[in-house]
Amino acid sequence: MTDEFLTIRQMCDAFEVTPRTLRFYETKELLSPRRVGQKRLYTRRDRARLKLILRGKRFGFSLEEIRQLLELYDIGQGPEVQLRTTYDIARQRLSDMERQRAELDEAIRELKQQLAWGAARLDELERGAAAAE
Amino acid sequence: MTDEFLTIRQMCDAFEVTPRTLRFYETKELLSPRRVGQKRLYTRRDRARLKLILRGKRFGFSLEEIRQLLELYDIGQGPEVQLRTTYDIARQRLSDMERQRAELDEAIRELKQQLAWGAARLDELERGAAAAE
DNA sequence: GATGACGTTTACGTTAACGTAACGCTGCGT
DNA sequence: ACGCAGCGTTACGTTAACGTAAACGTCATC
Repeated sequence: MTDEFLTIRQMCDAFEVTPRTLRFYETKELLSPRRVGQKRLYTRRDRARLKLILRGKRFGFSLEEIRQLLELYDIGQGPEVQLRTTYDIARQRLSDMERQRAELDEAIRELKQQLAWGAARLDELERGAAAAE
Repeated sequence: MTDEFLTIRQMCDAFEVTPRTLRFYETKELLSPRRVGQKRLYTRRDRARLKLILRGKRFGFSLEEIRQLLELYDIGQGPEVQLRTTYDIARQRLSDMERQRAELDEAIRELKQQLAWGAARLDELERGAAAAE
């Protein structure tokens, strides 16, 4: 159960990513699965990291930012200034996201107005057509 | 006042874009300024289009989508099925944006939780340090 | 022992929206 | 006449995150 090691395919199925993606992350030093012969074997640690990676992506972090954060998580075993740094980066990211959200909201509002206008015109056309019959 | 024609530089200053951008839009058939000799001259129509283009970008439309919409605006002088099409595309876009916003909200919530956790740990560290003195 | 299924590496391709560089023409102020 | 500013075209560079293809090794099976 929850096998100690997963093959690349099992990882892919579990996290809905492609093998290419996992190998790519490896070249970016985001993952470093054990090697048995040529095969990659992903440990519990790799799974935890991948989970963090994917969450980071949802947060809008770049892979490079994620790499730095993971590095901090590792090195910062002994909770030191690293945690503070990670924390600050994350707060920065949060404010970026909130700004993004505000812009998106604004765009949505504008677009809705446009749509209302369009709907009114379409409505007029329908009435016109109905009246013409 | 509001000169009939604008040079490329005036356009750039007015809309905060670079010359490269305007020429790029031209190759993408989003704009088609008059030519006097070699120089480009932008008319009121071009300005209106650029305004729509930039708004479209804020909405998250791709340039290609914007091109199609502009085409519809043009051809659809006589309000026909075109308006309906434009309307539908825009509604589709709106739903995309709302989905996007939902995801962003979710990510923000998660990140905030993480931050709360981080803040708690930092707090612990401070207390520990204070107690140790 | 041939056929697949799955794994590996290496390397080039992709997409969007421009940036940047190279090179040429042209008008204008001195 | 000189030099520079500003416009023009053409074409290659950029960034991110993989996709895709080539070319090969290795089991397991038919």
